[in-house]
Amino acid sequence: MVTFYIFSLPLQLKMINEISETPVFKGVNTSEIIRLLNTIHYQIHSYEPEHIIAYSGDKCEKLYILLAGSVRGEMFNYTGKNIVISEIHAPDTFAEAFLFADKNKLLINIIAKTSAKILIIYKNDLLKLLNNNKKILDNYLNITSNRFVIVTEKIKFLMIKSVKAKLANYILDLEKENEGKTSFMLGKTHKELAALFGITRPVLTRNLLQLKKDSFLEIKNKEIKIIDRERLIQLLN
Amino acid sequence: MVTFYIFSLPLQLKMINEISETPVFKGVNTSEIIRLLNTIHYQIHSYEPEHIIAYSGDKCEKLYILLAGSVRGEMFNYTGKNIVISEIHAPDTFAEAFLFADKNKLLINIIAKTSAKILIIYKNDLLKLLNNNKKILDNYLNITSNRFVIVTEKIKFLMIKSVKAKLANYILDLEKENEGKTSFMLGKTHKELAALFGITRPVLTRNLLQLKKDSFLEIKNKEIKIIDRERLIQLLN
DNA sequence: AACAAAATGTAACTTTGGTTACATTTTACA
DNA sequence: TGTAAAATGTAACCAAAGTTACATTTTGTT
Repeated sequence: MVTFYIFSLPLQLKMINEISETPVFKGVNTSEIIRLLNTIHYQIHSYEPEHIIAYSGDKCEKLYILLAGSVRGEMFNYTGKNIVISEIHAPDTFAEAFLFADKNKLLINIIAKTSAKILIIYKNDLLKLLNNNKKILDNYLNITSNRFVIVTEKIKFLMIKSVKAKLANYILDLEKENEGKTSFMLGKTHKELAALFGITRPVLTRNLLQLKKDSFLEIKNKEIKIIDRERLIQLLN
Repeated sequence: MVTFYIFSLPLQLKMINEISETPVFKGVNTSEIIRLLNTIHYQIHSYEPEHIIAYSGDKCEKLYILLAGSVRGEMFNYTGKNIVISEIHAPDTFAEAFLFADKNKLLINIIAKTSAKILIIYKNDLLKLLNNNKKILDNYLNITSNRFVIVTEKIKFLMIKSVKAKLANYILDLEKENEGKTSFMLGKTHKELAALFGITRPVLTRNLLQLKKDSFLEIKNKEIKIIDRERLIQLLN
């Protein structure tokens, strides 16, 4: 891990541009960003791929703003298998959701996927920013609300019990993403899909092929075509 | 539904006291609350038990602050069975998490459990409060973060697959709540537990009795005693 | 084009949960 | 305290997912 501590030093132009692209600072003009950053403490860290940036259980007291690269969050379930909860690419933030919670322990491990450059702002300094700039406050509320929506959608997905219903849900989502097209690519291998659903690969294959046999879908290699959307939707009931 | 629209009218003392107890306004002194409320628009609504306060799918553009009574949020899974996601008692807030999201559609139905009195503040007026009072901003960030923690814990729970592991998790949590005591009450009927776990009642009973038969627990009516904590914890692996 | 590696198809068997139905016990309260 | 309602215990059978193992097909690479 390479660490730069930069307190009130003149910032390189490139970095300022990166910062102004982040969801926290977007819409704030460059000179105002520089002025604000000079009123607070912050750090910029660089991480190598696969290095752990923060551990599940760590006290969560800093906002991480990903300036370059990407990270992933992993939550471990009780069977020891890890499920990727989220993948975050610059410019974006992470670990923001727990920052002001009473139980502010991180519940996931955060790991650098690629080389990653991260701007770190401590809770109290972030509070200063939120109090002093309306746009940053608006941005921050937007970020945390959006994160909440994602987590709630994950709950909705976890509440789908049968594998066929999960597949139906997944494929109908795929169709939405490819609207207009009559067929589209599955996008993931059976193995990846099984991991996403938290099931075993043969079970995934078995159920996918049953949907084909029962004329819900046509499948040709990775290409999927919905034949009977009505019945596919009924699977969700 | 009875609706009072109160704009800049003198507020009754009782109501001000209720408001100052809420997580949004706690720690702000009464005169400041009155001053702040005079700068924004708000409504106070009353609901009868079982009335639906907001529907899943509604656009979420108001903060609801529960001054009296209690409400519940219900998320419907695809099998049509509803699972109670949360129950909220005054003084507390709800529907705050989606307020500033891009996809700001409510994902749950919100229903009055008892008679409920609710202070409603529109998004833009809330923004004014957050910009103008540091304590309210701090409170609000704390509320949304805490909500996020609860939802993340729900995900952890949903990721537990087998009924025995869910029971183990539940009972170990119970033990933590009753620390020191060698035995404690189950607290819920099998029916309620089954609903909480999203399974059928006979399956809950079957698994609970298997834990007893296999000497994990002793059960006498609703009283539970852990005999083999080690193996109970292993069930989570 | 040949080959190895990865992905996919498949089957047999086990385990777990769902369903239904009914007996027994406990609880609430008239 | 007696009674009905609710809760709990239980069994038989069904459906779905897990496990393991192996065959076949596709893909990526030289």
